Formats: sequence, structure tokens, C-alpha cells
Amino acid sequence: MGAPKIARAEAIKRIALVFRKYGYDGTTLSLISKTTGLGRASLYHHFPGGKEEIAREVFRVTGQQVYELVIAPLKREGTPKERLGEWVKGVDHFYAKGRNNCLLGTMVLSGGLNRFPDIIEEAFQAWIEALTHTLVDAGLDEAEACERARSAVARIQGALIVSRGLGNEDHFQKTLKILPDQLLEGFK
Amino acid sequence: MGAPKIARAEAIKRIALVFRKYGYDGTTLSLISKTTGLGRASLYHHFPGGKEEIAREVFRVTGQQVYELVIAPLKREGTPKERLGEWVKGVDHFYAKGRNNCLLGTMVLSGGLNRFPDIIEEAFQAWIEALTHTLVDAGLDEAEACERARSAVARIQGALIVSRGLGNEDHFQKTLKILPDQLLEGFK
DNA sequence: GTCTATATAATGATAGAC
DNA sequence: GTCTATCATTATATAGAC
Repeated sequence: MGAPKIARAEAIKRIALVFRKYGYDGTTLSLISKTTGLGRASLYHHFPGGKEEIAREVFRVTGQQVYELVIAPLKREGTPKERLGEWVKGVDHFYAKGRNNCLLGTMVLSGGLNRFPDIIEEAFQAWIEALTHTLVDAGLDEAEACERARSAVARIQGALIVSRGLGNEDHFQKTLKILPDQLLEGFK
Repeated sequence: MGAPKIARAEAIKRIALVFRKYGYDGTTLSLISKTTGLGRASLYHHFPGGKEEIAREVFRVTGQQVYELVIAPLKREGTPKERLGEWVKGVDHFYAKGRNNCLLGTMVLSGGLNRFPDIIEEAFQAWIEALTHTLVDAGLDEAEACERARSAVARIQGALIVSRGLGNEDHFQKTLKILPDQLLEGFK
């Protein structure tokens, strides 16, 4: 009795999508149970810390996904322009062409910021710093690169919200398309 | 027995700040009760429709505030540059220099989008259209004006999220400062 | 128009059988 | 490792006294 119903990694990936769609407060253990196929009680076997521990695991696994799709392309070989091109592809894929929310943005506005402020701040910083480094390689000075990097991250967050509010992802797509050129403007 | 404890308009304004801080799912009737000083039961006297009716009133009153502070300045007399200057002041005031969240953005990511999709979409559209009109007056063609307007609204949404995630409002302030020139770039 | 008291459902969480 | 059963708490909402 009691064969594993789902691999832990697969469970966390599914749960992550629930958090991104419904926010921290909106993600109930019942929803998590439904998504994973595990009974509410079984969830406490895998995650004794309950909802908070589940959320921390979601941050961890999502952070890995983001690293592979969004951070790593910025640190690979190639010109800054080439690296930003791969970065855009990773961003587009991670957000499913604008249909999926950002875990960070959603957490910020749905009850997660109070509980995980350090995790959220560090995740934003990691993304901004990787972008900044690429822009410095392109010839921008540190301050200007950092400012443009923050702006790019913010524009993606905002584009996701506006696209969601307007009911279509066109604005997200347009924003993503022009971002590399705008980031490198004057330094191409 | 039963003298009014708080004016309806004042109550709704306070409740609006609760929704903007805690999101739709995070705003409980207990929180609303605490903010207004009204018992939970009394809230159903003023708002028989419960939490959903309260949220609709919050949308309505906040929409009025936004109209006065953010939309109206775009429709007043003056050059486009002057109007955008007043617009920035209104935006800065409405978001309390970046310390207060946007009701729309927060609702989108905290459970409100499913319940009030039309209200949210129309509110975004109203803001975008007013900005678009000002940019058309500055000489931009309709399509480019609309695109820049959407981008400006998205950048404000994103700047609020990133500022909140990083724990300070500097990015919001910088974003707001450069927005008018960027909106009019090439048409000053 | 306020309040106390209550109804009902859902929440996060635990105990213990298998 | 899963499940059923249950717990205490909180949620939205209602009834009726004053």
C-alpha cells in the first residue's frame, strides 16, 4: 500500500504553475492536492512544513528553471547581441509566450512578499545582475547598464500584467521583440 | 442606537488601500472590519453583496480618483509636454511615490481577474486611450501613440512590482522621471 | 445602523490505520 | 507513501435583538 503517485520534481513543477496562476493566498492545499493527485494528508508527508515549505520548494525549482532559461544564456559565449537574443527566447519560453505569470511578480502582489521577502529580492537581483553584466560587456558603464537591466525586468513584469488585464498577449510579444535593441541602444 | 461610525466614502477609500496592499484573496472581511471600525455584520448592511460588492465599490471609487489624478490632466489645456508633466505628478501622488500598489495590477495577480475581468480591462483601456490621445496631439500617428501608451502603463506596473520586490522605490521614481521624454521622443 | 450570536463551508494541519 | 478521519481556525454570510 502506498506506491508513489508522482515524482517529487514533477509535483513541484505542477504546483509552481498553480502558484503562478492563483498567487500565494489563492493557492490552497486543496488545489495543490488536485494538481498533484496527492491527498492533503500526503502532502504533509512530502512537505512537513506545509504550504510554506511547498512554496519554498517552488521558489527553488522555479529558480533553477529561470537560471537555465534566462540567466545562463546571458553568461554563455557570444556577442552581447547574440546573448540577448538567446535571453529573449528563454524569457518567451519561461512565460509561455506571455500566457504564464511570473512567480516573483505574482508572489509580490498576492501575499508572498511578507513571507519570502529575501527570496524574492535575491531572485530579482540575480536576474538584474546577469543582465547588467551582459550590458557592461557591450560597452555600457556599470550604472547605465544596471539601470537598463532593472528597466528591462520591470518592463517584462509590466507587460505580463497589462497583457493579462487586456486579455491578450500581443503587448508582451511586442515588448519582448524590441527589448534587445533598446537595451543596446547607442552601443550596438 | 446605531449612529453611523464612518462615512461611506471614507470607508471605501480605506478599504481600497487594503485591497491594494493585500490583494483580493488576502483582503478578508475581518481586515475590512478592522480598517473601517465596522463589525462584520454591519458591513452587510452597507454592502449586501458582501466582499464582491465591496470590491466593486472600491473599483468605482478608485476609478474616480484615477480619473481626477491621472486621466483628467491629460485632457486639460496645455501642450502635450505640459499635460504629461501634470500626468506624472498625478501618477506619483496616486501611487504615493511608489509605496502604494496599483489596484488593477494587484487585482490581476491576486484573484480579482477571474471575478472582474471587464472592469479591469476597461480601466486599463481608459488609461491607455487618454495617454494615446495626448500623444496623437503631439504629432504621433495613432498606432505608434497607442503602442507607446501601452508601454508606459506597463512600465509603471512593472516599476511598482520591481520596487516592491527590491524593497525601495528608487526604480519607480527614476521610471516616472524619464517617462514623459521617452513618450515624446522624436516629437518634442 | 450597530451589535451578538450563529450557520456553513473552507482553510491549514495532525493522528493513525494500512 | 497513501489514505480516512478529524482537529482547530478562519472564511463568508445570515438572523435577529436593540
